[in-house]
Amino acid sequence: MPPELNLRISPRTVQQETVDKLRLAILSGLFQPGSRLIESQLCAQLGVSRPSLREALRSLEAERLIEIVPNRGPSIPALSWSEATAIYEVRELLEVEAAGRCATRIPTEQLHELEKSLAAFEEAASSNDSLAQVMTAADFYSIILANCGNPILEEVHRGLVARISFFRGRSMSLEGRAQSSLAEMREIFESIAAGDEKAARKASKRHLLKAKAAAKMSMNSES
Amino acid sequence: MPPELNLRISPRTVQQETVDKLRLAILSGLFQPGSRLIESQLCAQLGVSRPSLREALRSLEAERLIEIVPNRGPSIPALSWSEATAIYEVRELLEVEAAGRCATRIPTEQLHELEKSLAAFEEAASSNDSLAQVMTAADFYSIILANCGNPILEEVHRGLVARISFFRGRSMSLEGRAQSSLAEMREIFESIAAGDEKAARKASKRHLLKAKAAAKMSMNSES
DNA sequence: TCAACCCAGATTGTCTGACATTCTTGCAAT
DNA sequence: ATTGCAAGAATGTCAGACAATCTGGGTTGA
Repeated sequence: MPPELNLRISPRTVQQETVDKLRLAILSGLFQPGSRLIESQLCAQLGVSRPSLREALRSLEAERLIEIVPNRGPSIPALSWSEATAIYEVRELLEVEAAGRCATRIPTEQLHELEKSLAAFEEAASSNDSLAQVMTAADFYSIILANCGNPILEEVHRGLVARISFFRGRSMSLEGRAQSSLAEMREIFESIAAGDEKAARKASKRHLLKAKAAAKMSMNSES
Repeated sequence: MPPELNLRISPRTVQQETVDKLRLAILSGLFQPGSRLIESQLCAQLGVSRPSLREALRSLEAERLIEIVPNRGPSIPALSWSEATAIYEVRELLEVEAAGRCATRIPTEQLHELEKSLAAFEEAASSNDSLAQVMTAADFYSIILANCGNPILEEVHRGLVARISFFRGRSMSLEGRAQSSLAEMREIFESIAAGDEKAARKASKRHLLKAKAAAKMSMNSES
């Protein structure tokens, strides 16, 4: 038996469920940026005790999905554009690297998965469900990151993407953004499928720069 | 009064103190990798209640400084070499970028700070206090990361460096490692001082590759 | 009228105590 | 030597409590 295989069964604890539920709620945009979260309300809604909830909130705070100010409690951070820019820049660094590595090492089986997720995004792109678009696009990138050969790269990337989910949702609803996004992602896929590392990096970079520009545009037009 | 200045005074809470104390203890190597932490013991040592301690542990878990397995409780993760390699690779990505950016934008005042921290490391390098060496070297990098113009880059980097503090301590005690580290860091400093972005990237990359090699050597020789 | 002040309610920070569940460990039995 | 079991230890979770702090609205004074 390979020793690195983790056979431990982990019973899901209340705290884990709580974190997952809250994270999902936040990423789905259930809470407005800047809005405060009331412990007692969350306890009632989630059906957990205050200590358990507070542990969950500390986890989310460390993930930067919420902010906790002493004596004011937790709230959803309102990301400024400069912060979002910083995140996009680091994301670019990571994603470009991941796409490049992925091109030379992804197994064919996973390549098929990648193709499937691209198809799923194509389907979502033709609809108007921007949440589905964001989710399927995230799947596409998850597969790339999962096959770049570096789990830390994947982990850090996931954390960063989560923090800009708000912007992703808004920019995806821009007129025509989903379609051009699809074209860019297909380019990335083709490069990876061809095993062309340089092309994969280029395509990935191009995609991210456009996504960033779209996010900025959606921000300026609305805020 | 500049509106972006954060004037909120944050009273230090028990939970924050607890996190800070525990983090410092972990980074100083007070606990053996793989060893388990007992809540009741920590409560007694830190003088805090179990709920407060558990909140602190959740924060540290999210930072990946400890692991918490359900029904087994918290423990110090024993990093495998492959995980450490993955961290070093991402660190390289971030640090090289930061050094490059830093070269073109660091203010002269901060450049002096960088020089001072280099001197501090030089002092530590001539001693045998490997903990001081790790600390002063970390300061040196902190200044670079703080002046790269991207706070997210800094944040992510800090998280990663913390997780390999164990390796850093051990590799720094290798014969001659501190001295060659000093030479490499001086090279980085000179490049940044000259405003030479490309040289800064090269020097930074060289330094990190050597640090990684040293870490690997220290691992093979001992474990 | 408007600003400063102050108070009641709401909310958070923290602790104590409790109990069921699960893990660990040492001993007994096969 | 391996298995099985029981006692003790440790964790997961909750309920309740209370002080410190924040918030919003009304009152007072200029």
